[in-house]
Order: sequence, then C-alpha cells, then structure tokens
Amino acid sequence: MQTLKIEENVVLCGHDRRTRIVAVEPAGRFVRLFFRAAEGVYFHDEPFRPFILIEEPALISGCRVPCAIRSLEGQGLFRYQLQFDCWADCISARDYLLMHGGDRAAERFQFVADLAYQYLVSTGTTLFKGMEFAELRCMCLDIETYCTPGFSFSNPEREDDRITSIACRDNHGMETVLRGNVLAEADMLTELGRIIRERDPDVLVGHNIFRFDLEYIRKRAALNGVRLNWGRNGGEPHVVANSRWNIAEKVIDYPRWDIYGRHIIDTYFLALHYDISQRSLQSLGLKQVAAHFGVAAKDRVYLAGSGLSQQFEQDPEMLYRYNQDDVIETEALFHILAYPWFLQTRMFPYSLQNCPLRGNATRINALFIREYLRQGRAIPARTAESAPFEGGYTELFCSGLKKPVVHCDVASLYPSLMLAYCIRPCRDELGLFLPMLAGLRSFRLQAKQAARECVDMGQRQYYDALQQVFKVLINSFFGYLGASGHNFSDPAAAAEVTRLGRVTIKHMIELLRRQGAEPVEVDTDGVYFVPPAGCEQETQQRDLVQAVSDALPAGIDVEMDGRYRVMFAYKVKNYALLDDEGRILIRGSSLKSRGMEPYLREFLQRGIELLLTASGQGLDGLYGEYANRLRSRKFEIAWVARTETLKESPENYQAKVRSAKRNRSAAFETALRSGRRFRAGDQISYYITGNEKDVTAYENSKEATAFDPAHVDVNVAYYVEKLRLLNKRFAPFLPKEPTLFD
DNA sequence: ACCTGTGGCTGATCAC
DNA sequence: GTGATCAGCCAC
Repeated sequence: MQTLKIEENVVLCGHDRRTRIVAVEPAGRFVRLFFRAAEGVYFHDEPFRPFILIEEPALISGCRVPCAIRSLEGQGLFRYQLQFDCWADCISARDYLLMHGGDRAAERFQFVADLAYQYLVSTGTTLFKGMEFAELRCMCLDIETYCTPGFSFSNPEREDDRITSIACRDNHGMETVLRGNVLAEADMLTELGRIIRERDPDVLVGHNIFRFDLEYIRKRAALNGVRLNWGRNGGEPHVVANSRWNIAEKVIDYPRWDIYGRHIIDTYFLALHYDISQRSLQSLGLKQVAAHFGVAAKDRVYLAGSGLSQQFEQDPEMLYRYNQDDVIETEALFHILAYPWFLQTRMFPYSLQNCPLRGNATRINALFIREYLRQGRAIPARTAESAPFEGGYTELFCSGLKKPVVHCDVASLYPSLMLAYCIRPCRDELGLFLPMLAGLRSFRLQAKQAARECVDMGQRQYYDALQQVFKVLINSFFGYLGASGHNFSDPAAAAEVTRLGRVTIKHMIELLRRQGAEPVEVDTDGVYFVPPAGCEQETQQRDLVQAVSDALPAGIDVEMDGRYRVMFAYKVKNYALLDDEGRILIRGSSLKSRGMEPYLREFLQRGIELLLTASGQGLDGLYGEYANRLRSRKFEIAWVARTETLKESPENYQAKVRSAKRNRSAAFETALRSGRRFRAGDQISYYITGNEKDVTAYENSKEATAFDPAHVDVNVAYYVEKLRLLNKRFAPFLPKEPTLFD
C-alpha cells in the first residue's frame, strides 16, 4: 500500500514540519508555543512579528509605531507587509490606518485579528502535526442547575437558582461528578478549577458550552467570589466578543470564549455542521444527537428537563447519574464529530477552536495567503461584491409515478470542469488553484483506496475521515471561486463553470434520449430517467450510462448512482423513491421539511409510502385517521407544534417590524410573549389556539412548553384544514376516480 | 468582526 | 381574491 504523503504538500499543510504543538498564545513580545510530550505539556517562547498587508507604505508614514516593511513581488494590490514588534503595536497601527485611510480605509489594508492565525500563516506551522487524535487531551464538562419553581428556565442571577451538579470526564480515565448536596456551590467551582489544572486538558468540550455552561459558571463564580483560574497561565475564561456564526442559511449568536492555552469545542456547533451537510438529525439536543450516532450512554437515565430541580431535591443521586451520562455522550460525540476538525487543524493555519467557526472559503483563502507570503508575493485585493450569476440547470420533465427509474450523475461536476477546462481564478499569479485541486483529488483517491485496503480498524477510520475531509474541501473550491470578499476568488470564472455545467448536463440528457431513455427530473449534475424498454437489467443500465459517459469529454465521467422500482416525481428538487430493498427515500423541502408540524410530516410520509407501494390506495382512510385523531384531541402537543429556528434576535425582529422591513411572524411573537431572552439561533416550539380555521397565526400562537392539558385550547379546525390542504396535493397523482359522468 | 455558491418550494403576511 | 415579498428549509 502506498503511503499518503500529504504533509509533503507545503501548500496544503504548510512549510514548517514542527510537531506536537497544541496551542499558540500571546506572551508579551513573544508567542508561547505549548507542546504535548509524553510526560505532559511544556512550552517555549518565540519571537513573533505580527503583520498587516498594505497597498503602499505612505499610508502608515505618519504613524509612530515602529515597523519593518517587507516588499512583495507581483501585481496584487497588497504589495507590502508591515511587520511589528508586538501585537499591541500591530493593533495601534491598524487603528491608525482605519482613522487616516479616508472613506475606503478598510479596503486599503488587510489585517486578521487572530494571533494564532498570524503566527501559523507566517511560519507555515500548524497545530497537532505528528500527533494522534487520541493523544490530544480533552475534558468534557456539563452542569445541571436548579430552577426556582414557577420558572421554566434556570437563571444564574436569580437568588435561589444555582449549580446542582458538575460532571467532568477526560479521555485518560478521569471521571467525576461534583455533588451539589455535598459541596457548597463555591466549593464545587473551586474543585472544578483544581481538576482542570491537574488534568491539564488541551480541549474543553461541552454540548452548548458556549451559550450555556460557561456563562452560567462565570456568573455563579462571580457571585460566590471564586476565581476561575483555568488557563495555562492561570487566567480566567473570558468572553472575547459577542460573535455571530453563519453556517448555510443559519445564524447563531454566541459569546466567543477564550481560555489561555486551551481550545473550547462546543459539540452543539459540530452537530450543526454535520446536520448542514447530512440533514439527518431530528434535533440538535445532546440526547437525540447521541442516539443518532448510536452512542447513547448505556442504561441512560432520562429525566425531563422541567423535573431536574425536583429531582435534585428528592433523589439527587439520580440527577448525578443523568449528568454523568451527559458527559459520556458528549465525549462520544466529540470523538466522532471533532476528528475531521483535528485533521484539518493539521493543514490550515487555525486553532482547533477556530477552525470549525471559519467558513470553507475563508480556510481555503488562508492556504493561498500562507503560500503567497512564503514566496514573497503580493496579495490581490478582496473580490468586490459581484452581480449574481446563473447556477445549475434544473427541470422536471414529467410529474407523477414513474417506474422503473435510474439515476446517473457526473462525478464531482464542478471540480471536474475546472480541471478539464483549466478554469482558475484570474489573479492567482502563482497558479496554485488547479494544482491544489488536483492534489486534493489525488489524495482523496489514495485515501479511499487505503481505507478499502486497511485491515486495522483505527487506520481505516483515519483514511475514511481523511477522504471525507478532502471531499468537502474539493467541493468548496467552486464556492470559493464564486464568493466575494476573498483575495483570490473570481465570480466570473465561477459563472463560466456553471455555464459549462449546464452545457454538460443538457448534452447528457440529449444522449440519454438518443438511447431511448425518458428523462424525468434533472438537477445540476444528475438525471433521473426511465430506461428504454429492454433495458431492465442492472448490467444493461450500466452499459447505457457508460455509453453516455464515453460520449462526453475526457475528465467528465458519468456514473450510475442508483436504480429504483418507483419514483414519485412531485416538483423540481422534490421527489420520493422506492428502492429494490423496499426502502423509501424522500427529497425536497415540500415533502420532508422540519419546519412542518410532526403530524403533517408523518401523514405525508405515510401517504407517500401508499403512493409508491399501492398507487395511493388507502389514502382516504389515512386522511380520516389523522383528522379523527385531531378532532379527538388525543395527542401530545409536540405532534402539532411547529418548531422554528430564530434567525435573528427578537429585538432585531421588532426593529424590522417597526420599520416595515418584515412581516410579523408567529415564532418571534411567541418568543417575545414568553418573557425569556432568545438569541439568534435559538429554537422555539409553538402551537395555534382559537376556534376558527383561518385565525392569524402570530396573534394566536402559544409556546408548546406552556401547554396545559387542562385547557384544551389547541385550534383543531386550523390543524384539520392544514391536513386537508396537504391531502389535496396527492389528488393529481391518484388514478382517476369513476365519476357520475363516466 | 464576520462572510462558499445558485435554484426552488411553501406558508405567512400584507398591499392592492 | 390575487400577487408580491419574505423567511425558512432544502437539493445540489
């Protein structure tokens, strides 16, 4: 087996081979590097010159801060690298440039306010080289809190509320629950600090640790007069900034915490990352995510969130077990979800904590900057906001039930087009883009091959995770090209890639038609089609797809991706499939959105099953069953409640409503009425009250947690109407009913 | 102080 | 009622 020599690729992995660095932190005029050795962690300090990239030295000429100027070669806008003696000088110079650069000051220089990034970029070092994931010491942390009766959430500022239990566990055998009925809260916090310093973890892990545990602990520590000396310099965990994390269409507001010498990883964020690409999680709660990955704690204790306080008073040992189960699951999730980030931290100039918080394009941009600076080359200006460009070709040729159906697609369409037609960013003078892409693709193939050949399970997992990481990066190259605000992106080149994509897929459809196939649905890089008569065998279908592939240009390969007994083609990007094993696959937001109330989602799923397996026979009965259940009011409130993610804070929403920038919405109105503080990224479940089917939702919504089974205020008419409308969607696809006129 | 892209469907709300 | 617009979620 050929070994993967990815670390020899200086563009992808940096040009410095130093190993076992686990943290980079400021230390006056130096940086302090922390190394993990067999006997523990040691550090040494190194001189460090933080930098600002700039158009011309004249911009800084009036600034008294001492700096060296390094000239960079090439046509890029930023032709000079200012180098400072220390971080504070660098910040002063940045402020000077902002003050004296005129209207477009921010465009005339480039500064990244991340010390570790700057050090790693300018030295070509990365963290964790030469280390196994298991050597990284991580400690999971979870607290339980007491909530004064009458309130639905614990508040650290309320007098009687407090921490009742702290569970921690590291990956080297330490496991403890600090008990709130034995220790005073102050002693719990002091003991927690002692454990952290003694175990000296590189990573502190928690589920929702950013938005809950750290905040709560800090407030209770302040009230109790306990100093949280958790850092490797004895410093306290502190909020650097209130930050905002954008991932896909989601926005999350969170306080960015820092602990000197350690990384903080929130498995909630990692789960969200996973869900954005897989869309398979029911919820992002610890228990649901753990169940999804099959790592729920053995004999897990389940306690309802609202009952934790009573549990503490009546039988605290049960609460401690529950708390302990939480950290067991958090650790299991960390091992699954953080591994790809550990691998990426060995490549990109970011800390483990920051790597998942940066977007794909930002991380790719950092690779360019690192290599350009190493070669002493000027950096182009960040791409301006570009006009929107056309994307992939989509079309539904016919709707309804089709059988049988084959799916074929072009293997990684956009990367293949960029490589086959040499499409690259115009300002990449060193020509890094395509070799990087080709390198990643070759490494991915090698990693996949290695994973297949591996006998050792650990090795196989390593190669498998590695190839997944490469896959994500490869696919991000197109996104990078089309993005604005990065130094080497080029939206015009991205538009050319999508244009070639449309040409390619249309050519493919034409070739399929010539073979007698009937295309049903096409989306960007793949086609569902009914094979021609006499092409029922899998081998025949493979041959057909191969013929199409052979007729396309070299480097553009079409693969058979799946074959199905029946397809329900509803609309573009919305369809359902029945495969040979009888499994049903549902795609598209109109057929399986999580924004849909559970009873509707369930009804739709069962309806689609009837459609695919029995041409829709039994749908009337199904409708009756659901309507009756609604009318009987015999259901949990969650069955009809809608759960939405708030994309902004309620205050922000109110401001927009006031200035008529947006309409009112039930989710926000419910959040505002709750009296609780909601942040962007929080979820809320609500149901509709009243008696009329067409009530205004935002005036008649109630939070699901406030549901009192005693008053039955659920608006059944409203929910039956929604069911009726959903049921009507099936009508066009059912066999024609005989009517009086027939 | 932060940011990968476009295309499409649905429901809620609001102006007309 | 109808159409426009926005927000949310999803496919690729």
